[in-house]
Amino acid sequence: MNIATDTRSRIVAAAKTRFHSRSYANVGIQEICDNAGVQKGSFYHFFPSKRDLALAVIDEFADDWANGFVAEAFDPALPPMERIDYLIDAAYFWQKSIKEVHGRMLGCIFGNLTLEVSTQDDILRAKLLAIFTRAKFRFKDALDQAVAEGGIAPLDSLLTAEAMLAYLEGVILLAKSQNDPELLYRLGPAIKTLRIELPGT
Amino acid sequence: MNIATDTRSRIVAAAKTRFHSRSYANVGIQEICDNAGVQKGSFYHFFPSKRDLALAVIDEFADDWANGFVAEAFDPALPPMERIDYLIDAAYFWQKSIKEVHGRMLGCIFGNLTLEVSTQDDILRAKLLAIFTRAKFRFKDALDQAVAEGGIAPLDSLLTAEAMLAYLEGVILLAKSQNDPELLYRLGPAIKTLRIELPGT
DNA sequence: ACAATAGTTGACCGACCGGTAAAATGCAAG
DNA sequence: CTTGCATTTTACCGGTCGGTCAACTATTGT
Repeated sequence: MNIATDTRSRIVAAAKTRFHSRSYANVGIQEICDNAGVQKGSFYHFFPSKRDLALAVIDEFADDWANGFVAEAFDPALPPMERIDYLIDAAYFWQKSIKEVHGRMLGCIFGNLTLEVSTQDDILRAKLLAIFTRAKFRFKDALDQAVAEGGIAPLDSLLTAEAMLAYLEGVILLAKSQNDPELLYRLGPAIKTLRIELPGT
Repeated sequence: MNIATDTRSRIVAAAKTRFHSRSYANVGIQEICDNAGVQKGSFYHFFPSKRDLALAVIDEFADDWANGFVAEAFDPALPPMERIDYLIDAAYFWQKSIKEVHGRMLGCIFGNLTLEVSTQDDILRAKLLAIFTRAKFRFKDALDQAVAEGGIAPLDSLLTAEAMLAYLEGVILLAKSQNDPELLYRLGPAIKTLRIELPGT
């Protein structure tokens, strides 16, 4: 691996944990550089601005999810509605392990950033929206397949998928306000009770 | 009204709109003072720290809600499940009017602050948690009454109330990521489909 | 009338903010 | 061995951050 690439990835790695555990505005570039063992001038060799770092951080988190929990949860081999259960479980165990290590429930980085920056930076907002849109279609695919297999009654799968994603984000938000991942365990399974009917019905 | 009280309330008023439309960390005390027509030294006569200003802002927003939309929505004269519809409607129209005036969906100040500060400031987190807890019990009361009247089947009203609150916050979060209050209109009504059964059943 | 108190002013603090510029390196191709 | 580019280092920029302080002015109770 290239040395340059390594420096860049150390910067992103340091930024990931800090943006996740605190916030975007509260973490300075100097602090990130110190932790990554990198000089500030070097930082600006790889990133034109702090926002570009945030974009890279979002990308890496999205990749982590897509190749980790989400890939396992939305495994086509699983019965479709079980995938949703699996995802809730994954979110629960992830937040729980973070709290065990870090002492705090950090919540969802995408949700955190959305509420912090989306009124101030349309580029970051667009990036986060794209992440949510992709997640929404994961839910939709599962719902469509469940309907096709007769596991659940027909419904507006796209809107219901969006509702489920919203519910997940909301539960994580509330859990963060309580600093208690157990709320995910208690409230999570109810995600499957959400239903939005088809327009015609 | 006292002059001093007026200065204080001008500070809080300026802070309210700014914290809501941007974020806590991104709004400086100097800016708030400039907008309120107050000297910084005067600010620190009324507030020991920025955090104490945030506490006052949260209190005022909570009062606004409690005496405005929420009071109307959770009117005991209304059929219980209609109160929940009413609250969703109120949230929708509120966000919509903010966007019309401000050009942006600002979302829920409590949710915004929760995700931004709750890992960094336990006092603010506790304050926000208290707001959410109060809101939760509004939902619970409506659900309990609906069950008592036979409008809905028995359920775990406290957990379902929490799920509903989470859903509302999640929908607002997603709507903010899209800068589009209409999402509240499309997803909001599904809040009544959420159900968490009683432990025994 | 006077003292005490509440409120206001404006200058100031060290620390940090995101970002820049230029010189110094490491390194690889010709 | 040299040229050229990528990377790194170091010092620096103006501006802002939250917060402090002492002096000053109103207001209020006695």
